[in-house]
Amino acid sequence: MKSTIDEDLRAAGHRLTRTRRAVLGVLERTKYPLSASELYERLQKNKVSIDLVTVYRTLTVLRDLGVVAQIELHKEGQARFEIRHGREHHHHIRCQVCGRIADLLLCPLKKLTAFIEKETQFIVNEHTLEFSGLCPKCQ
Amino acid sequence: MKSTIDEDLRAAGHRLTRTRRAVLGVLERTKYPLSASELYERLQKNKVSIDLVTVYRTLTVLRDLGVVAQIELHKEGQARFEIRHGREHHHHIRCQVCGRIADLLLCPLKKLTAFIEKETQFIVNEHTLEFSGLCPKCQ
DNA sequence: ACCTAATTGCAAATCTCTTGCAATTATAAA
DNA sequence: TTTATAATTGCAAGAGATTTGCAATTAGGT
Repeated sequence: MKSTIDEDLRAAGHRLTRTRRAVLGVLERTKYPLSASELYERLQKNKVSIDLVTVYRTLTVLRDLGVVAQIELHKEGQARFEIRHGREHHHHIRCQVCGRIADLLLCPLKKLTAFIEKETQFIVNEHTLEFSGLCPKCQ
Repeated sequence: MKSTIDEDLRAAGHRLTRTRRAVLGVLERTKYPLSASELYERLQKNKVSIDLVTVYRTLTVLRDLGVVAQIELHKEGQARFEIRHGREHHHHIRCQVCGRIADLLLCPLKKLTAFIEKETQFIVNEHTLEFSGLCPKCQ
């Protein structure tokens, strides 16, 4: 997986540096999408000293290459990122009380996208579909 | 419609002031969701002098009452608001080039929501479903 | 080893949104 | 209509997320 990411980076004139490896490592070890500052905190806990700005820049590069997905959950006011490489396209649900995020390994939108393109004459490139509610513990 | 909004506000111990009427007026006249700063600009053009902070506070009150809906489009980094009163629940698509926003008068998620509740044991309270792509002019 | 371009850190700026506080205003009871 | 009370507003300041400028460092190819 990292080998493919390396190739993707190189193909775009970028490098897979120690820093980027560390960022990717944290993302790979986490089972839910992380915000830049959460990622930064985890790097610090791992004794990896990387500036928050570098985290942002790294995430931008990886996102533009399609290596990570940028996710915006409802009313969060910050972006989250997760590894996309090798994972099925999916969505999320977040608990409005404790903030727990769970994956939803589904996407009902293939047919709908075609319909929308016909109706609106837009070309649909992306969609966000995120749910929020109460997790079992918080109900 | 404004009469109902008035009732909703009063029922919650709030008032439908001149200021709030002006905010609602702009939202009613606009056919797509506005950000706080866009709303503020439009008020200024209408010679209505309302502080941006008041716009934010007004939108918060109206949103919490369910009078307006808060919408977050992909990679925008800001919230948008539109009147909900009397409108069907719906979604949006935004052009990645020119930013034009169109309504999508549909929602395919009723059945899916029930499915998600069964699968995850969450109670689903909200969802965001937004599309982005290229509008006819920008393709 | 050398050159060039990519990467990083640090400081500072920007943008969106929130909070504190005092002044103003609406509403309802007296 | 006067008064008391709570809601509303503006202004200044703060907080959080993200971006930009710039100089120093580093990786990779030649």
